[in-house]
Amino acid sequence: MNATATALGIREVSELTGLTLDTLRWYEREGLIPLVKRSSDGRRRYGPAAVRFVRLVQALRRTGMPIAEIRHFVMLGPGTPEHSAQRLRILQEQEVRLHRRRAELDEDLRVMRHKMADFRDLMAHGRTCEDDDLPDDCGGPPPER
Amino acid sequence: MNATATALGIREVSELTGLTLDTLRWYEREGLIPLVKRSSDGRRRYGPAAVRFVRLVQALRRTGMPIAEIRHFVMLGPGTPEHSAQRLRILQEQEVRLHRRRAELDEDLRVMRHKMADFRDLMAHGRTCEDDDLPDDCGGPPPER
DNA sequence: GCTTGCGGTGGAGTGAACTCCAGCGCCTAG
DNA sequence: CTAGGCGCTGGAGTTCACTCCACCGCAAGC
Repeated sequence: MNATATALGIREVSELTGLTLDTLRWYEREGLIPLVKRSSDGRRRYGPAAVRFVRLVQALRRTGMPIAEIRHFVMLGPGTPEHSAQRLRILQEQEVRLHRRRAELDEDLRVMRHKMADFRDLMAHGRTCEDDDLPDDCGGPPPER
Repeated sequence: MNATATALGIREVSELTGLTLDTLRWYEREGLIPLVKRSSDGRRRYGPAAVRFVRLVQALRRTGMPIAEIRHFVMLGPGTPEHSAQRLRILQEQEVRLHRRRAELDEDLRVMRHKMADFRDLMAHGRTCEDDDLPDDCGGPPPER
């Protein structure tokens, strides 16, 4: 029942999330992380809710939401039901973006695997680079065009 | 059966990949895309191999490889078997990074879904879990109301 | 006491990746 | 012929998200 017992210092949150101390402080200044309390001597204390909030912000950032939008999301606050509905909508949109990003990632994986197969082939046999029928060369230092 | 038939202009490549005209030109200047030919009047022509190369570069970028590293990769060229081996190694490392990123994405999805559930709950009942009206702690026993 | 370490603040600085632009040429349509 | 459209170039400018810094205070250890 004790807040102090479960509250973390900024360093701990940093280690927990991988965000740097500077970034955590900067996010807070930018209004991305409310809920952070201060100890008597002015140091930040992150309770469970604050830590969860940091993680949410991190999730939004990593899925490509810009700072300004996150701020907007945060500013809506826990106020009215409409605000909650709007926040929910924003998260849903972000989830869509996340799925798109994952699809991209899968496509990128496909492309990279294809290229890797090319290299294996190239190393096994002396086959030309990668083209099926082109007079193109494949990469390499600019031979002075 | 000729390059002209299958070669694309910069605009087409732009539309195909989603990269802007400026970005394509800039990538080329930075040495990320060799293989691009020029038509008689100096315009860029992207043959199939060049287009594939653009896609590869895009895959590397999207999976977080910085420009400088991509350039290094490209500069290795199709030369010796060791170079091919090194290129292959780089791609393998990038594949690892891609998988890590995807794991992050999945974690982010989990976090966002959790938060969305909170909002739905908040809208259904008046129960708030994550916001600043709470003294702290919401991980423990649900506050009956 | 002093010093060491962690943390806080405001503001300046950085690096990466584009993005924009002025001025030019080529080609085609009218 | 002129006008419009696309593309080229080199270089400057912008954006974003941090990151660094100097300087301050508190608290503990020696």
